[in-house]
Amino acid sequence: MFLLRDIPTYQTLEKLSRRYKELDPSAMMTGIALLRTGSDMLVTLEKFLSPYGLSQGGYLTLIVLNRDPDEEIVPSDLAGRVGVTRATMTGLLDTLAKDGLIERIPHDGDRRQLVVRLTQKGIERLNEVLPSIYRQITEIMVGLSEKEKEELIRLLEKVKKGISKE
Amino acid sequence: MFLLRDIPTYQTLEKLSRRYKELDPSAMMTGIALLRTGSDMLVTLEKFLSPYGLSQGGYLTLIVLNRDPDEEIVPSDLAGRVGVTRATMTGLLDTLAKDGLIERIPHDGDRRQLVVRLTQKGIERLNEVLPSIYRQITEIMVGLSEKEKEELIRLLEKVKKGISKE
DNA sequence: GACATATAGTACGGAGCCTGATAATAATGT
DNA sequence: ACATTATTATCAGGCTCCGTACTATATGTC
Repeated sequence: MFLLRDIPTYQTLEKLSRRYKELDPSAMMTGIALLRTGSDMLVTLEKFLSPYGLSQGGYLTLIVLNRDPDEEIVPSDLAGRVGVTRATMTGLLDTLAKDGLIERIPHDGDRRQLVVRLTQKGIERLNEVLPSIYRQITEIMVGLSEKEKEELIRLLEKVKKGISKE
Repeated sequence: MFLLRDIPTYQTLEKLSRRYKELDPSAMMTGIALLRTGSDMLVTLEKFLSPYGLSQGGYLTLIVLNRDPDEEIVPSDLAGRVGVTRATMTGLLDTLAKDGLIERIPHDGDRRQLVVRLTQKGIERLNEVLPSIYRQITEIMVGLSEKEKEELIRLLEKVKKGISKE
């Protein structure tokens, strides 16, 4: 969950905006639509992951490892790319290693570090899961023309600019 | 976190799409942009909530209660509107009650149910927090014209249609 | 070399949310 | 009237993630 299931109508927002001068109804409506759509999309995608019994973080970790199999990736690096803390990455790697999907091997040169590598089993797991995820995303976007997809990305970039400005 | 921090480039996606036929690069790119933007927005907004020490679910609960203060709202109702299970709502209400932001009063007519009400302190808390949230959302969307906001909502609706079709 | 400082991975405890089970109460069927 | 079924709130236990604190190792400075 990252937004109300029961979202307000434009009328409700307008009424509220009289009470809170800071509330811009059209900005609010847009923000809510964005969060709601993202949330719904995520929930749908997660349904395709859960049967295999790994968390979102676990899969994201595998996906990053899969991007360039020859690159030597260490846990802190992985944490940064996935977007979790190092402590969390330790836990994720514990789970993945327990399931035999990755392995930790010593780093030569820096004995504090480890190198994380996908196992054959990890690669196979990804090959089982990714196609259905990709198919699902394709399906979700099927109603939008190429032009509309571009336009959507452009508008989202504008929103993002407003966020990072902070 | 609900998406990689380190998102792939279009080139990477195109390369991947040769390995996975199910992957449509432009659909994927759009989906990633949507999730990434939503995630960033949420993280930013949460920064404004944390100083007061309540969770997202806690605030969403207060916000729903604030929508129509005269309506009698029971926990299971609240759970549905916020988008959590009833069990989770029990926990949220525990926390909120402990902080004195809401109160549970017996329901007359059905002794299984409770009526949840914002306390004065709960109302004050919302009045402290909401303006900065609203201001932040306004700020985020400031780069988009009214027309662009409408277009963004329209495109998000299209995406949503693709999701619910599932 | 000796020392301070920074960095890597990890252990531990806590928060938030979930699923599944439970007891109390209400609604329904016969 | 009474048994069955449904619904309410709650509890117990589990999972994922975070923040903090710790140990081992590396790096910089005198």
